Amino acid sequence: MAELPQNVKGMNDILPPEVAKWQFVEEKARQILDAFAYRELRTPILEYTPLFQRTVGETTEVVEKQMYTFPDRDGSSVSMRPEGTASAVRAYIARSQWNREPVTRWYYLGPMFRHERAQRGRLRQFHQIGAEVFGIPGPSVDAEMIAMLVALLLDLGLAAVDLEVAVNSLGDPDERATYREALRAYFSAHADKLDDFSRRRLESNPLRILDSKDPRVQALAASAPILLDTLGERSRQHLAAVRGHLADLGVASQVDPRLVRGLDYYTGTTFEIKAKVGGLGAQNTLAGGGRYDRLVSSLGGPEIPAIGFALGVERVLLAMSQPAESFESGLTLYVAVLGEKARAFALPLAHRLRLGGIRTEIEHREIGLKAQLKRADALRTRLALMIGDNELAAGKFVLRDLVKREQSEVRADEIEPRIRQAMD
RNA sequence: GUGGGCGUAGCUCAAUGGUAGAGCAUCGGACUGUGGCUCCGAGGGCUGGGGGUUCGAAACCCCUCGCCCACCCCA
Repeated sequence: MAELPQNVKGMNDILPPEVAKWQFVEEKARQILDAFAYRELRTPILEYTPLFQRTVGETTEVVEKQMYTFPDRDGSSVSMRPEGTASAVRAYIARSQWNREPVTRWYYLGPMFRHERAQRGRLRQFHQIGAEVFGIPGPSVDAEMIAMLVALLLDLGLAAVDLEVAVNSLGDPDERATYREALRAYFSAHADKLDDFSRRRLESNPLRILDSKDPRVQALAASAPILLDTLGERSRQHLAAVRGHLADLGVASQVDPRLVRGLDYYTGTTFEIKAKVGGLGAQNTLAGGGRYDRLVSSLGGPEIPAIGFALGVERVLLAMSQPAESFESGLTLYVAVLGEKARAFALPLAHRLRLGGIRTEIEHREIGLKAQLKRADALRTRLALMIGDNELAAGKFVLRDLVKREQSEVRADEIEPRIRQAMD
């Protein structure tokens, strides 16, 4: 066993029954994103490391300890993308996209990589469906995006009562800086009650102390200064407007003042959608996102506001109660073959049917008819066409409906129309 | 990075120191060319790997590899 090849830890194969469920999710996502006027963007999985350092943030957990970073053959440092927004913004700037259209809506879908300890709902290669909107500053697009996410999750079969929509505002960079100092002052005064983790965060990222699960720190955080209180009128109105629009769209939201996203580029609105269903384990955040109004300019582009989200595909899959098998459809036709002469006749016949779009399996092995029909059952096939010496001699073939348990004899030229008839 | 749990047939799991088993799945037969049910049968295991204790280890001890769960982090 030990010498068998193994897959890299936290990176899994996804096999056929499960893949059908993936395809269902991807298809629904594409449908709804398409309906909301998004277009697909595809970017490389590898980027130069500084891109992530400058966007996600030098001091964030993701960049500090979780990236797959290695030297390229020319010595430059490259990293496997830990998230999708950085690449989208890079592409946006590289193409001067703002000169092509005033508003850009992009979505992407694919694998992301973070070197974390794997657990339920958290893998080292995981998959996100994400979207970005560039060029709209107003709160209505924030609400639109959140409502779209909720619609997608409902479309996938999740129940509204199981979803929690949390929103918050991080304010503009100035407000955030002011708040950061207020927090630092507050927690510094109570430094003796902080755990080691939080104490280190004092300097680098005091906002993250609010997220601590340490009971003493939580108690402390409960009476810490609240970001919303230090926000200016503009930010507060923006958040209120987002919630108002959400209500208009039929989405109930809660303000979570401690919703501090772990990526540095966020400004203003942040949001998170959690699912309260079994099967998810401790990682119950299905999607998260927010505004990053300063990111485009900080990477050398013009001042373009933007907002985005990412949805964790694996987590959505876990939250969906339907088994993977239920997303797989059976075959239409199984061609049972008895003998080499029959096979020589059946092969081109099956070929034609397949090219005509009829999902067909043909038996290539020398096995009995009984075994072939069992195989047809296992493949959840609708019809079986039986071809043996008798049929060849008579020029008539047995077409059996495996669901109705009825069969009839058909001439060669009747086969395809009869199959199409049965498919309706 | 820290802590805990678990590795026995393809899958889910029994066997607590004394001959490695069951269910499901697979294959075959009953039914020599007609499926899902039933009955009968078969194949399949260096019990993750290595070392130790013992007359004897799947079990006890050590090491190692792997998986899982949680902390943390986040999708």
